[in-house]
Amino acid sequence: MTAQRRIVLETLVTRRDHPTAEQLYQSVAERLPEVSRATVYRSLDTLDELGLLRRVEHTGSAVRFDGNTEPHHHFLCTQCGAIEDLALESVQGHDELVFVNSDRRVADELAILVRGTCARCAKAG
Amino acid sequence: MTAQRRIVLETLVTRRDHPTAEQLYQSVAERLPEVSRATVYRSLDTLDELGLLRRVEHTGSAVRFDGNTEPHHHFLCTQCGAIEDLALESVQGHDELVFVNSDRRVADELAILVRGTCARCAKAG
DNA sequence: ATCGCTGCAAATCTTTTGCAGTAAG
DNA sequence: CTTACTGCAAAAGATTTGCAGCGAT
Repeated sequence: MTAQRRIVLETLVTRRDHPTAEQLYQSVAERLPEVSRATVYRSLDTLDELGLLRRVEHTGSAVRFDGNTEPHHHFLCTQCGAIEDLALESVQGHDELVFVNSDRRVADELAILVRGTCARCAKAG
Repeated sequence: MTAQRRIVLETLVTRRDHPTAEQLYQSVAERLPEVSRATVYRSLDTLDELGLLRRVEHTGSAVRFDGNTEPHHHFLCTQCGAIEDLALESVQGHDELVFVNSDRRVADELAILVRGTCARCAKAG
């Protein structure tokens, strides 16, 4: 765990907006001016393999990162692209979901993504 | 609905492997040798707006497209990246999910993504 | 001396855009 | 004629990689 990796992780955990690698690079560069994008990308890979962060499932140009390692779901605002964490209780019945497999597939995880309009956009629109 | 758009859509609907724009371009080019990538990308945008296809939520480099407009969920193989459609019944309890909103968010859709190992990879590994 | 990690720069991959030509109403 | 759509080429955006140097075993 080098200084670079530690600061990338600290920066990510502090933020709750699921930033892109580029946004993290900008934040990290404030504390570590010499850091390179390559290092941020490589750190994110390493931290992901260690299970210290998650890549958030979504469709868009840049991957979004999440420093919250507790089990939770996600809300994606289709207006502004914001991603918000959802506590498990926010999706009632999620713990009774059962994957019925007709094939030989092995299921490791059921992820729930709620798409809609975030509070800020709902107020604005 | 031009020939290009029709063939892009037909090609997508025929395939069940949730191809990328590049893969679709390759397939479309077999029937329409003059077609350009730009046209494929623009056709996919248009067809998406018309609700004739879906972009599949996932984390990866290239966006994956789905010509199945029936409601369904997805299975993502974390080994090989394959995406498979899941009939609604494959996820028992999905119809009893309730989004409990503590904020002013508006939820439009709950998507379920099952991550795991596909039959082919399970057999191989 | 070795090994892993870094910064830099270049390369690669994916997607978007400006532009001019063409087809259809 | 006007408008929408296309192909081409270039641009833009996101991510990865080759390489040389450095720091800690």
